[in-house]
Amino acid sequence: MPELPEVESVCRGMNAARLQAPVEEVWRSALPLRIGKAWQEEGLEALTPGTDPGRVTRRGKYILWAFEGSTLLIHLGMSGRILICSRDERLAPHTHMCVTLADHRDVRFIDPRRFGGVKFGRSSTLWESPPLATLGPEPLDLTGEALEARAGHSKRVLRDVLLDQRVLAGVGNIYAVEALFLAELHPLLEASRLRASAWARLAAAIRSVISSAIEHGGTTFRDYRDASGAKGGHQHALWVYGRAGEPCRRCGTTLVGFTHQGRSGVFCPHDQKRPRSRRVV
DNA sequence: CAAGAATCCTGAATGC
DNA sequence: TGCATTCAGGATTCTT
Repeated sequence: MPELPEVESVCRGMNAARLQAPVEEVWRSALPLRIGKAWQEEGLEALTPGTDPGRVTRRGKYILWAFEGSTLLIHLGMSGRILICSRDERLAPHTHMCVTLADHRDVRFIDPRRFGGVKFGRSSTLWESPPLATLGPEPLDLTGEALEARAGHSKRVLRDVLLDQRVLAGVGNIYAVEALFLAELHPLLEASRLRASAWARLAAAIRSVISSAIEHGGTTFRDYRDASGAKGGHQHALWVYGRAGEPCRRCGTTLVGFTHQGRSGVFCPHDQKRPRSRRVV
């Protein structure tokens, strides 16, 4: 489940691989990818041989690979992965895109569940339309004020608000659940009940958990691997995610699992109480 | 407009 | 052991 720290690790790996040789060939499987079905301004065939690749950057969970005024946008979805290998390497099952460079290396997009997607378009217009245009702020420089401005009136529960990419870009279920634990806020608390101090605490917790996970190279729960095939290390640093029924690392209380909106979550009933008062400080 | 529900996938984990 | 069932979840589209 690649979220921001995993996507960041993939981007760093792609840049470290020094992908500088011009494009020789681009291939795309015929199978549909889920994300970006509506993105059809310019097909991948517009990425023509001879084009020079540029740097790889990131916005939220989207990978942006620059090519002379155009950008290849990649979303890893649930099970997506980038593989850099020799062009002679056999195509792994579920390979959906392959960019062959003149130095005989391939950059491949592999995605068994096909929840990810790729799109190629002019860099100038890419930012003006969804999904990039509607993304919320980046978590690393998030403030409590920004969070409150975007979600302070919402009747949704905190966990769901943090998953909304328009509120905040790049956070998924793992880091939403972890950040709420660090901020000592109940995941099923209604967002509109929080006061400014609680929003500030939550923003700080998000910055903290995201930067820590980046330092660990992301979290590998099941599928995730970086561009060199390595697992992340943050799964060993998780406080609550995936630990329902186990003791809280801070207080020893048995952690409680829940399902809301079809998404699982975990919290500590001692450290993340549901307050009785109307406003949560 | 906001919020919830349904949708799409396959591999891993679980159940019998 | 083997087969069938359940689960996991991001973004988009549809419905209320």
